[in-house]
Amino acid sequence: MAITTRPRGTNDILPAKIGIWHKIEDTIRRICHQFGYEEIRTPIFEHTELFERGIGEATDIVEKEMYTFTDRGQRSITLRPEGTAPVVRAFLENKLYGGTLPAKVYYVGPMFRYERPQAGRYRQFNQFGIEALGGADPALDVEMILIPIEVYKAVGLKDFEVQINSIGCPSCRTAYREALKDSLRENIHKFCPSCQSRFDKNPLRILDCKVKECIELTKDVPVLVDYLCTDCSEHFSKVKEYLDALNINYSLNNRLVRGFDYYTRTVFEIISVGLGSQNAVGGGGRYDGLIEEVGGQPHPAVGFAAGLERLVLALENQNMEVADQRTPDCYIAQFGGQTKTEAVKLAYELRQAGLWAEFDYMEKSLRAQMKAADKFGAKFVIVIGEEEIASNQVKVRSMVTGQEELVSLGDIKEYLIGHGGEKDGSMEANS
RNA sequence: GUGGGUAUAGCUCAGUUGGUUAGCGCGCCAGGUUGUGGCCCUGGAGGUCGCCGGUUCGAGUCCGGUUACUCACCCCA
Repeated sequence: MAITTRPRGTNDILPAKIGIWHKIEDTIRRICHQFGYEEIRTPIFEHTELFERGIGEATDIVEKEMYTFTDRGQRSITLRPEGTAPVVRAFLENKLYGGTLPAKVYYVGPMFRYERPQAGRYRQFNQFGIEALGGADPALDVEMILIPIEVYKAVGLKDFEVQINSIGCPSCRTAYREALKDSLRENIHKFCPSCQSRFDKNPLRILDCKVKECIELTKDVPVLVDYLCTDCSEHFSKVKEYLDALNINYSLNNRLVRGFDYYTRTVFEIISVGLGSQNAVGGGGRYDGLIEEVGGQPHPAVGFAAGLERLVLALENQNMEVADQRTPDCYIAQFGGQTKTEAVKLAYELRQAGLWAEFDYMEKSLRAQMKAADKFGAKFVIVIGEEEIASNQVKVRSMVTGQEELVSLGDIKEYLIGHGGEKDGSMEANS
């Protein structure tokens, strides 16, 4: 394997493309804070058993998609495939249940799943997630939908839609599962092969099948919502009531089921049209049983996660370019004798003042330095030659107007700031 | 894990029925201007034609394999 080739399913995010990531990350932090969610950072890897227990032994993730290895202490370690189980672990380990509940947290970071890459799916990908642990209020379910909507709107995502469903609690879901199987049993041989294997393993997923014939065959099948117990039904009604009161557009999708075992009651997905086959930019739901499953006292909780690569893809499909608009405040051109030393000194001085100053590292001719300054989009070029050093006056050329002025070396900082230089002052603050 | 498509310079691509020194455009570097950018002109650098094997006098071109990328399935963000 060529060492200059990155591992399959991974990506380099190059400087030319980093702008959109910064915009997304900044937006996430701002909006989460407005909703009172604070950042939590958990390890990139955890004990394998956390995911086996949390996500479910029979799920695809645990069966075939985890990056698992044995460390030098013979422990089985897994690169996190999702963010909820680690947050639940941190909630228990750090006894956050002893603080104010619900604990409202968000995270941004890489996840790992061993899958065949395709559009919008990678082996290392970034997720933004939010979790509210220790709260059963339907208003929390609604916040899980509100926050991503606000984030998507703020970064400029168009054409996305929210779908919601309730899959009930273990007791009402069990009743439904049996009713569903009863209605399918007679015709199960007509379904696609994967649906036939789902029949025993996870019959609810049959509702989610994309094969035309299967969709047709499940047209008149019982609907999960009709089987919800009183508590689950009331909870779902409240969620819808709040969404309606907030004028949030959503559609009820009674075929929406999600892949992890831990979901209960509310589940939802946010779909971006025009994303290709992997069109869910985000999804989540309530997981009232997970905290107990992982070994804590029972606490209801609800969460959401969004794939950032998919969000970037969707924004790119809208032809949104987020380039870094900043350009250097000046380019210092120099030639001959001691002028390079003067350029190095002046650049440092201007940079300490919070300005962006560039100069040549490649021993270019003056002409080539001018070309470089132009390519950078520098606002001014400062020309330092032997004459300028002798007279202590340098030429400052506006790259917009082409006008040149003589400015004494000591006044350049003020000149640039007075002519639109962007002081960010970060280095000044230290002195 | 299964199936389709693709692979030629930093980038986008062309390359005829197999034919001798593999090209265009953009980008990069230099010069035209020994102290001045954009436009223009001239020149230059840069290729194991993904990799391995086969057919052939001869393969970027045909065949087989392989790897990577890509799209889709399963599943998920």
